[in-house]
Amino acid sequence: MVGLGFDTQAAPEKRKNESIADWLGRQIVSGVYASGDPIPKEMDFLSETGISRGAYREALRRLAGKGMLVTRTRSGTRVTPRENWSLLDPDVVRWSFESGAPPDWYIRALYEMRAMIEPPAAAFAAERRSEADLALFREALHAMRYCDMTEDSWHNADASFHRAILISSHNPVLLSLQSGICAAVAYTTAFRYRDMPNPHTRNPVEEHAAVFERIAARDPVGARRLMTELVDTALLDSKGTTVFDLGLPTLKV
Amino acid sequence: MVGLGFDTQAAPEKRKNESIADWLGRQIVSGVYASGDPIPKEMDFLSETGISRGAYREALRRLAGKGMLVTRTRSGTRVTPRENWSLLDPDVVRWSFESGAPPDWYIRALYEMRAMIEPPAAAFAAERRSEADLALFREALHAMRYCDMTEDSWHNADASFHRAILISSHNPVLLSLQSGICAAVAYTTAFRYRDMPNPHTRNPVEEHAAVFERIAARDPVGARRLMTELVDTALLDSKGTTVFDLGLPTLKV
DNA sequence: CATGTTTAATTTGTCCGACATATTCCAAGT
DNA sequence: ACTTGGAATATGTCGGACAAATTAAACATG
Repeated sequence: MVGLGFDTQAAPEKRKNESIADWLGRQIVSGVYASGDPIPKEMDFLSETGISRGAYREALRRLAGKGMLVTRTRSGTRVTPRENWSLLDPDVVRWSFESGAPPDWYIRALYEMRAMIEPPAAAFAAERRSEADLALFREALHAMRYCDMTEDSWHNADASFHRAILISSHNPVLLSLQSGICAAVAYTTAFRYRDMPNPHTRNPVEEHAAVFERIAARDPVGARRLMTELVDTALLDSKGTTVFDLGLPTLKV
Repeated sequence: MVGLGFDTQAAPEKRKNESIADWLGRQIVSGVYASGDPIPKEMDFLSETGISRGAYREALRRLAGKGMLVTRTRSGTRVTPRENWSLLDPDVVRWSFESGAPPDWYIRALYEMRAMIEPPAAAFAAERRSEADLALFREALHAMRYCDMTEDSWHNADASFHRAILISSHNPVLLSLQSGICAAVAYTTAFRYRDMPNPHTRNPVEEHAAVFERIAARDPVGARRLMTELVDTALLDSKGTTVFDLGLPTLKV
């Protein structure tokens, strides 16, 4: 037997069922277990790792809750096709980006989602934002202005700005996608600047500030237009680091 | 003790841990356990229902996988704020609509999501659809044309049409939102026509066919425009059955 | 009285062993 | 070829025990 590769000592602070779910989730998103494949049988996992059936089963339930696994008595537990997962689940996004370079199709799809969602979200934000919402923007913009793009704090501020857009839209479904989308924003930009620092890309804080200014002015049309430009710029910036063929779809309106 | 209200005989086909997760998920989305509330302790559930701790714990892990619960040793298991759930999760959508009338804010938010997502998805579909994709549309349109709107089959066909849009967009993230969005489409329209049949609403199959025609013609701009009209019409139709104040946000481009 | 420390109580976390249940596989039997 | 009936195998459920973590209470100390 080749061994499953689960390091039982990796995260001593977490509960075991959580660590196992984390490990197995990574294995699945990174393709070690493909769609339709059976994952380790409970007794096999027990004998390989010495961890009890119960802890392993609880881990499997966590992934079943995300729609990634189906279990059938006697035939075992299998990975479901990817369209059953929720690819914007914060854990799935994290697993995808923390297990090495995510595939291009995934980064591209995330950008397309941002291009679909963020401009109308900015329009809603312009109509519904409260004064408290505006404070979120100001704080994020301040941090973006006075941090360097090579620092983590800049990327956190960038994520906070985009989170502020979704929060200010006051759409609860959009809010529930917030953690996933912001994780996607954070990882895509961090991935871009960390692995391929391009001295020519400048701090886009002024473009962000322009969106904020239209939201503060309660101008949905302007906010939508500037947000569209912002996402398009991010897409263009990423051109050098990934093999997108960007000729295809434009979401310009 | 008032009793938890879990009927241990309700679904003999399903495994117990699944039935419990289903029941508790319903309780949570319907507000019996509000955000931050503790759910029944493991030993309490055991003494109330006679079901073992293990089965109950596995059910809790399913909901934890959806981000709806957090557990801490000694302080118990609590419901997380709604922005941590994924409100487009197929189970969450189902629970929301099967437990009586969902709140207006939820239906409204789902319509807004459709208005954001479906027009650009139709544009992508126009650029990327395959011949096999077109067959999905034709089948759905045929059923919509020859079924009555009072039948379930019509609503299934309607959902299939919208599913075809998302499939044809060939964006994997969008595809992963498919089950949730289509469930939302199905339930919002079914909810509308079943609970408030309006003799004046006619079969919108021709509007659907017009979108299909633009997708088949590889015309992203036209597909987007007609899809926008389609979603706006659905929103308008629902005006009478819910208390939306539709004056607010428009997503017209 | 305020405050930090030790002790106890409570709830979830893990483990084990046993048996139940569902499904698949296979071997007879017709 | 088809059915039927068991054997094998994997997951599902159960009960009980103990571990670990966190909170709450009791206590000591300044």
